[in-house]
Amino acid sequence: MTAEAKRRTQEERTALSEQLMTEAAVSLLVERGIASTTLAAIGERSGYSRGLVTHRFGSKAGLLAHVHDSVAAEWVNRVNTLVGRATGVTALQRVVDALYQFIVDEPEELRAMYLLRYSSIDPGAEFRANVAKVNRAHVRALARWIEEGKTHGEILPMVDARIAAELFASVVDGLLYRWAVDPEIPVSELYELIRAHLGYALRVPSP
Amino acid sequence: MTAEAKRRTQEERTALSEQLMTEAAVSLLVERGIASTTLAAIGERSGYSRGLVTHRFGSKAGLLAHVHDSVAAEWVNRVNTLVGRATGVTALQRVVDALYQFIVDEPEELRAMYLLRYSSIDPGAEFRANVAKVNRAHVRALARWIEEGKTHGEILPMVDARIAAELFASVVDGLLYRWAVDPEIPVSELYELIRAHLGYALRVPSP
DNA sequence: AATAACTTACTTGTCATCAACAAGTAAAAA
DNA sequence: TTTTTACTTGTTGATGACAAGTAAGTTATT
Repeated sequence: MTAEAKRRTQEERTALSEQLMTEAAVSLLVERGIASTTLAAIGERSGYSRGLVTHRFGSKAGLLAHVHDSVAAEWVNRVNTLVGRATGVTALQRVVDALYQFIVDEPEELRAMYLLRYSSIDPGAEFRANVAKVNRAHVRALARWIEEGKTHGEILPMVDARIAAELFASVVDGLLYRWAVDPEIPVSELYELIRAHLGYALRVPSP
Repeated sequence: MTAEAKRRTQEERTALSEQLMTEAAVSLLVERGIASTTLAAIGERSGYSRGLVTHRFGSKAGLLAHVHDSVAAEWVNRVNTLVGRATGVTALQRVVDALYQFIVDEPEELRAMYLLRYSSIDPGAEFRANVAKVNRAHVRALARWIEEGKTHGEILPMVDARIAAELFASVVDGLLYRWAVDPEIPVSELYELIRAHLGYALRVPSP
């Protein structure tokens, strides 16, 4: 730290530097990608030395895991807030809405998270476990909402909640992959289509 | 090359070494991932020196692009063979079948290709253009099959071929992502579900 | 047909970059 | 004052890139 070195407690200092480094990492990841983002650049962009990132997070993988988990936590928050106490098809549609809103509000963070999510299929990615954990939690939540829809009689009884949840998660992940490769794809139309299909595919036909 | 240096033309030599290096790259990518796969390891596993890969492909990115394009070409072949002259829902279902067969027949190649496909969203990935090109070609082919289904009266007229094709491609990519992260997911059930949904979602209801 | 001249396939030497880690300094807490 | 913590600086090994070299294959000349 240079210049205006305000008087801070150690706790405040670590929290601040951690946040600044995470933000710097997100912007660098989006600008340059994972391989070209150096620890030195992150440290320096956030106003510290080239060595602090390693010191704090242990390794590049440690930092990437932290970045992933931070954004994933925000994503979970957004979903939970928007879904609230809804269940069944409504809950799933709200998930779609939350995602769309996330794309609009924080494209950088979302892009950084998906950069990490997708690169986590690399056997050498040490933060693989973090991603897999988040994925499992998502599917569990989705399956629960579907089960609730079944008990309320809204969703067809023959629907296998686990399989349907897995497919829904796949659609979302696939769509975000294609958005990440080509941001010009008609995202809003695709989300509309998914919302509509959720109704047709899962709901008990009204008499 | 050592030992049994058979008498070969230069053309044969380059073709052979290129193939051996590509195969070595696929196996190393699947074993260790992109970052941990060194050019030296590829050269040596294929029986050459540490320097040949760079010499032949120019750079690591050049090699990765070549590997991607090789597997992508095989994928396109498989799809075209299986789809044949089919159109509409049948064609799309055959695509699903081709993919499932690819997973069963050549999981390593498919995994390597998807490793590269997904890591291509990284802004630093120089083979991004290769992946984007293949993606666009896929969507074009899918949209064409859907359009043909519409003209034959099999597929609902209100279906937007471009959007539906994009969504179908997303589903496939998303599913493969989840398979890559967790090979234990119920792939065959999911493919069945997709096959079935293609019928419900696109086809004109029979009278 | 033989050999010389050239071109191409492949190898080895070297450098710059970067992640990792060790050792140091300064600021805060005890 | 002593100890702990936040952060910086020095150094090393690994690796991608490239330059320079060697040997094998091809073409031209006689």
